[in-house]
Amino acid sequence: MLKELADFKVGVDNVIFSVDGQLNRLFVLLVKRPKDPYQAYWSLPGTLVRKGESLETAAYRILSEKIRVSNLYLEQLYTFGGPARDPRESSDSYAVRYLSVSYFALLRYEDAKLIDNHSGLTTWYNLEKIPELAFDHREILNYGYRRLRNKLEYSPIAFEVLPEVFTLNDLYQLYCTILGENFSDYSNFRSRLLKFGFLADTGTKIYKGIGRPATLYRFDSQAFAPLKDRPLVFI
Amino acid sequence: MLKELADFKVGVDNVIFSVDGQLNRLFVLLVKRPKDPYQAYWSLPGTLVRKGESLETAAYRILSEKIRVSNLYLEQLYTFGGPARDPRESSDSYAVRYLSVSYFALLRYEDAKLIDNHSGLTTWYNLEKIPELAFDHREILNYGYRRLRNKLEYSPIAFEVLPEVFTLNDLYQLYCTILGENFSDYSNFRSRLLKFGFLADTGTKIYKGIGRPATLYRFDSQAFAPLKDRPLVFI
DNA sequence: ACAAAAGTGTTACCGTTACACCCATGC
DNA sequence: GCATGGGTGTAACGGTAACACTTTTGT
Repeated sequence: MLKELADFKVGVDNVIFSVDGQLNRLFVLLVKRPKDPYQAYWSLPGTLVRKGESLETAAYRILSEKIRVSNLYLEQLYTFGGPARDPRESSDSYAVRYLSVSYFALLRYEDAKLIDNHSGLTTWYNLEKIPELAFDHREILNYGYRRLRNKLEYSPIAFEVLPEVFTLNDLYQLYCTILGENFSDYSNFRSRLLKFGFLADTGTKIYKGIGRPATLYRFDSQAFAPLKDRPLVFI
Repeated sequence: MLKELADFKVGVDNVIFSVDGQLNRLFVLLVKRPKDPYQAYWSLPGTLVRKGESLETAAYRILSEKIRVSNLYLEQLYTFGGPARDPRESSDSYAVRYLSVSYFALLRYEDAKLIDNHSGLTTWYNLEKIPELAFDHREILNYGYRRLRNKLEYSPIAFEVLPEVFTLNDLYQLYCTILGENFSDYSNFRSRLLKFGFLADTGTKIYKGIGRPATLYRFDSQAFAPLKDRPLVFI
């Protein structure tokens, strides 16, 4: 029996979530495949890794080809690498294998501008209404969605997604949209977050028409440092 | 500028932890590299993925080449794939790239038998006394150790590592060894675990010499099912 | 009887939950 | 004045932490 090593091309597939805090919608970015395999199917935006390019660089490259955005969070998700996950691998198992390293990203819908959305080949899909996807992308998406919710509860990723200054309501809306309404009472969420001490009052207030003006806060990474690695819960 | 795709060989590196509940020791399995690069350095046991082989299969293959053990937990950790992480990649960046998909495994020291430990090229190293490692393996190890502690707190992985029936003390020792003494009072740990309701009293008791005999429990996956995906905490 | 190991119980404390309530603004 | 959105306060509840205590065994 031969023990030959497999040869791989490595792809990076991104699960890019965008949160619309205003209208409480959670989207994922899908692209329509222009060619076989899975021609005309929707899929996660992906690319193959080039010579001299790191995995993360490749992930950022796809993202920046599709979206212009200032604040985002991105991390590696999982690596899917079974043989025959890509039909391009011929069944005699002597062809090149395609391995997919997936990443997940989070950004705000209102801050993101789609590049080339005239063609309609790149679209935000509501998470509730995902069509059938190419390859094992549905599985990757599910995995990413689970990770997103976990990360939000236990890590300060929200502050990498929000702009420099933000209101506690902006933050709350972000959480609501992802974790679902009533994940926590607003007033309790508020006091918990403020008690941590890493949200600095900027002194300025923002007036958005009717109603009391909201205080603008800034994430103070100095003050957050000691809490790093400890089990935070933003419930 | 050329946009040529990189060609990869894919390696799997395992961070294999073993817990010695009796003597409160936590080990990681290291192997001495027989050849360049990093000849004679200690490293995580790894292998390159063969044709027709899945990543997970490769991970189990290395493991079973080194250890005979009945119960273990294994999961994918992270994929390290920057260019030049392996010196075999020549600097002109036109050579084959080496990507490492890492896995972490947990098993019990007392249940594991090392295969071929005469040569001394495969050894359990105490986590406190890790030597300099080859490649980026120190980084992988640190990552694995963090994951191990998290998993133990939030997932029922302990029950995949313990034998079919076990005492609450076996379980407690496992937790103590990994999370550190005083991670929780024994009596509190005990009542929390029993309250969950997924530990079934087998009715039998085990007599280990002096002292009151211990009740043997079995993990009841039926009873655990409804708790799945919910945020458990075994603190 | 005593030491060792297993198992039970109790209490003070602290954080969460679910509200009700007060404040500042535009119309 | 009143609707609207922002912000504060509080009291009941439930779980945790720390520790003392009881039970069952071997010698």
